[in-house]
Amino acid sequence: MLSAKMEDYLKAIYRLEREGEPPVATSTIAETLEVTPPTATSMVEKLEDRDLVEREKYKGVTLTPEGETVALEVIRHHRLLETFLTEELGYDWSEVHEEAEILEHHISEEFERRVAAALDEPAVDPHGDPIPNDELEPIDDHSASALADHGEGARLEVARVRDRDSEELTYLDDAGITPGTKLVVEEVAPIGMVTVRLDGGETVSLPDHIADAIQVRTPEDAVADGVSEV
Amino acid sequence: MLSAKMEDYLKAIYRLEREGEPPVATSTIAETLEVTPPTATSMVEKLEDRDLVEREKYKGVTLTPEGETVALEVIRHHRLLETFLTEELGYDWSEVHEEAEILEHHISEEFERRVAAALDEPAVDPHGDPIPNDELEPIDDHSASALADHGEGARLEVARVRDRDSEELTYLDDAGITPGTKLVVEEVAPIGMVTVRLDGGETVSLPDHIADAIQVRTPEDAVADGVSEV
DNA sequence: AGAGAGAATTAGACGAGTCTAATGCAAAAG
DNA sequence: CTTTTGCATTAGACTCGTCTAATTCTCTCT
Ligand SMILES: [Mn+2]
Ligand SMILES: [Mn+2]
Ligand SMILES: [Mn+2]
Ligand SMILES: [Mn+2]
Repeated sequence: MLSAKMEDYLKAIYRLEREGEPPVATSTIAETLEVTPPTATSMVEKLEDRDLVEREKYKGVTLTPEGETVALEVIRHHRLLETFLTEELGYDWSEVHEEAEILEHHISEEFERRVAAALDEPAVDPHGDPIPNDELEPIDDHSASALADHGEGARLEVARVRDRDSEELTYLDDAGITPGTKLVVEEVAPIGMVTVRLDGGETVSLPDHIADAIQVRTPEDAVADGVSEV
Repeated sequence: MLSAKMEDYLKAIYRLEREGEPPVATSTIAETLEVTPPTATSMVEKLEDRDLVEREKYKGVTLTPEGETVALEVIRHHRLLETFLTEELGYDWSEVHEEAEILEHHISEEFERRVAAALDEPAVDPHGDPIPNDELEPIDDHSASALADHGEGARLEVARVRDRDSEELTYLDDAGITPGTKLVVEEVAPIGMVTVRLDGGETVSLPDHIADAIQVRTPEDAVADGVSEV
């Protein structure tokens, strides 16, 4: 059996592998999980003993297929829970993350199945992130780009908004920026800010670190990917 | 912050206080939680340090008011979860206990409130056990008696069926014995078995240890207590 | 009152997960 | 090709929850 902690490490490594170039450095894991580097070292050693990661000393780690499956399992739990809390219990979009971060480690497979059924086997969570399927097949995280990477005039649709500070999420939600929102880049200011115009005509200005967290795709991509049911 | 383990100890002490005469002996706690006596000793010492139990060395422990409040809090979580899993996720009556036993320690107060609201602030769980209210006021556990304590001819209503082995629960459920079932004691056999006749006319025979787990009340009591909405 | 039985506690250990302080390695800079 | 610098790892410690073995207490029985 894996502990909740081990699951969190695996999930973090999964995410970090996709954000940068594998292998994932110990210090990066430590930072993500808010522990000291020696703590991360001793944890990745345990993970290695269980063949959940491959490790090159002084370099970093990569998930093995088994490790990736565990990560996908936890991510499936997390995203199903976020969806459930939002859709069935009326949680605000910004409140669900913390709750899911804990419960993901404690629900049974039975609970997972029943929640998935109750939600009609959803493909994406309320942030717009894809939910791994029952078989835990690899998911495509990459059919979207950061809002920050587009120039003035770009016509885009919000694919998802990354998990972060809940005040930020609430702010964006209130401003009308949620998965599915269509917008046009109005101005890319040289001071590290981008202004977008929403469908309804309102404009919203966002500092770069926020624009980085907003994943978008062009309407054509959306059609090609068949993810329009968001 | 209290650990899941501490919560389980407090819940166990709460239950044992009502089953026998306080103070609750260390060995009883150890048995209930399936740990060795020294483990229970060291845990109750910690609980004492935090003023959650009062302890007389070599005698046993009693919950302090704070300890009782924690126990009621955990019991509220447990019973709300059992109700929720049964009513909203379609769990079978016999499957919910294990899941609730874990989740009770990990849901937030927000989750508790929202589940209670979704269920319309239920007063009893699917076993027929009372759910402590939001204020965690003491609950009356004792307005029912064991089926085993009644003689032939007694006309009774099942108040609740105690948490136990899930095969037993399934068996009783299939036999038609659930909270609210009306029955008459048909025969009390000298070999440690009691036979009851249900409303529909079917008879069911039960060994004493099962008849002990079934709490009943006379129809008059039911009216007096106003608990008929089970 | 004294002895013995039975229960509770103390002693000492261990794994998990974490920390701080000390040390070691490797890649970049000279 | 050597030095520096910055991670990574090792060493050693601590808490939590648990165990086994040894000891001590309490209560009942003679
Ligand atoms: Mn988590
Ligand atoms: Mn699962
Ligand atoms: Mn529990
Ligand atoms: Mn609560």
